[in-house]
Formats: sequence, structure tokens, C-alpha cells
Amino acid sequence: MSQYEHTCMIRGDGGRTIRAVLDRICDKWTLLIVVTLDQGRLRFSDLHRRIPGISQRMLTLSLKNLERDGLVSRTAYAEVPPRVEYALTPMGQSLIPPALALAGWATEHIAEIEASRAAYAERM
Amino acid sequence: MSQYEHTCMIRGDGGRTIRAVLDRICDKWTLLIVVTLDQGRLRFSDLHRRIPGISQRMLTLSLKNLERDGLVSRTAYAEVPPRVEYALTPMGQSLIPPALALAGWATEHIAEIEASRAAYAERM
DNA sequence: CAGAATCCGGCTTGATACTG
DNA sequence: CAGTATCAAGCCGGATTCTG
Repeated sequence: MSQYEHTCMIRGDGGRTIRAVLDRICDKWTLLIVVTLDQGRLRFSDLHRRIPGISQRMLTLSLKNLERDGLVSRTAYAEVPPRVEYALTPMGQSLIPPALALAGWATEHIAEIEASRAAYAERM
Repeated sequence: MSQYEHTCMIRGDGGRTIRAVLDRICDKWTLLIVVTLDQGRLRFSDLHRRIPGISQRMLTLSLKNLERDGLVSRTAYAEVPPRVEYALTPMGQSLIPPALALAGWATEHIAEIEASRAAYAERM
């Protein structure tokens, strides 16, 4: 069967648990924001700069969802101009190792995937 | 800085690599299909049964994309009624550990996330 | 059994403009 | 600076029907 015995536990509910979390962190930006915040406490504009391509709107929404889910903490300072800092909560930090595992796999296999894609397109 | 030194490598391109792979495996069903196929070689109808909630259409499309990307192999037998089996390629199998890491995190923290969500909704 | 084809509603996302 | 508000587009995904 599986080469990883605890798989059955994860599939025990027919994938509902993994689907529930996938629905939360597997949108377009969330996981990338979490990995970026592993660099430490960052301001809104810092995040915006470090994540190329994300819109203000999406950064706002994603951060709000992450805060609601308890993965990110938001700290607003009563200053002018306003300053808001975001940081990973302990639970958010616990997501870093699996997230990096996936990211590591990504960097290792992206070329092979692209090659497979190209070969597939060639055959058409 | 980061507690995981190789993070900088992953973020080196501004997250473009991780985004490229996220775009591929982080749709609604792909990762779940991969994890399910870790059980071994499965027929189309088997997959359909083992993944509750997925439509025929989405299973077909996801499998086609996985095959194109070189993560899944498809074997059709010339029989009536037709039989088609799907299995992970070596690259597909290499995705299992990171995928399970994420799935494991999911099962461990889903309750805490739900609690945080509930508390958040309460405050509103 | 294992799909392919079609239709279509809705959610996600992006662009833009505005504000405390 | 750190958002909010509004709008429109596009893609995702579900339901259904049909086929070799």
C-alpha cells in the first residue's frame, strides 16, 4: 500500500479535512504571504513590495483572512502616518516547515514539470 | 531572520517559482488526487469513489493536467468495458512527502483554525 | 466504464478611484 | 501609509447530457 503509514489517517474522512485547509491556504496568495512573513514582522507596504504582482486589494483580503484564522497577528500603531505590522502567530509559524517543504519541492521540480508540459504540447 | 536558512533561495525570485507550482497543484482537487493515488494504481471509477464530492468533469480535467505535467501516468487497456488505470510517476511520488506534511499540519490545526474563526465571528 | 461536450452561475481577482 | 469601495471580467467548477 502506501509507503507512508499515517496516510490512512489523513484520508480517513475522505479528504474532507485536507480539503478544508486547502480551501483556506491554497488560494492565489495566502501561502506566499505566510512564507514571506517568515522573514519576520513586516509592514503592509513591505509585504506589498516583497510579493510582486499582488494587488493592494488581494493583500488586504488575504491578510484579513489569515488574521481571522489565527495564522497572522496584526498590530496597528497610533501614529501619523499610520504604521501596521504583521507577524506570524505560533500557529502560523508551525505552517512554515510544511510550506517550505512544498516550496522546496517546487523549486526542485519546476523544470521537470515545464519539460513535461512542453513535450505534451509537442505531441498535440 | 528566518529560522530556516534556505528560505531565501525559495524567495529569491520574488516567489515566482512557488507561485508557478502553486498555480498547478493548488486548485481544488489536484493535491487530493495525488495523495489518493499514493494508495496505488487506481481506476477512474475508483478515484471517483474515493474522492467524495468531485465531479466527473473535474476528475477528468485534473487527471489530464497531472498527466501533462508528468505527475501521473495513464494506462488504457483495450477491453470492453474499457479500463483505465492511473498511477503516480516517480515525480508524482516525490510530491507525496511534502503533500503529507501539509495534510498532517491540516489535521493537527483544523480545530484551532475553526476556533479562531468562531472567535472572530463572535467579535463582529 | 471512462470519458467528451455543452451550458451557465458565481466566486475570485484585478483595475481604478477614493479616504482617514 | 494603509487601507476601503465599487465595478467588471474571467475563470473555475457543477449539473446535465451524450458517446465509443
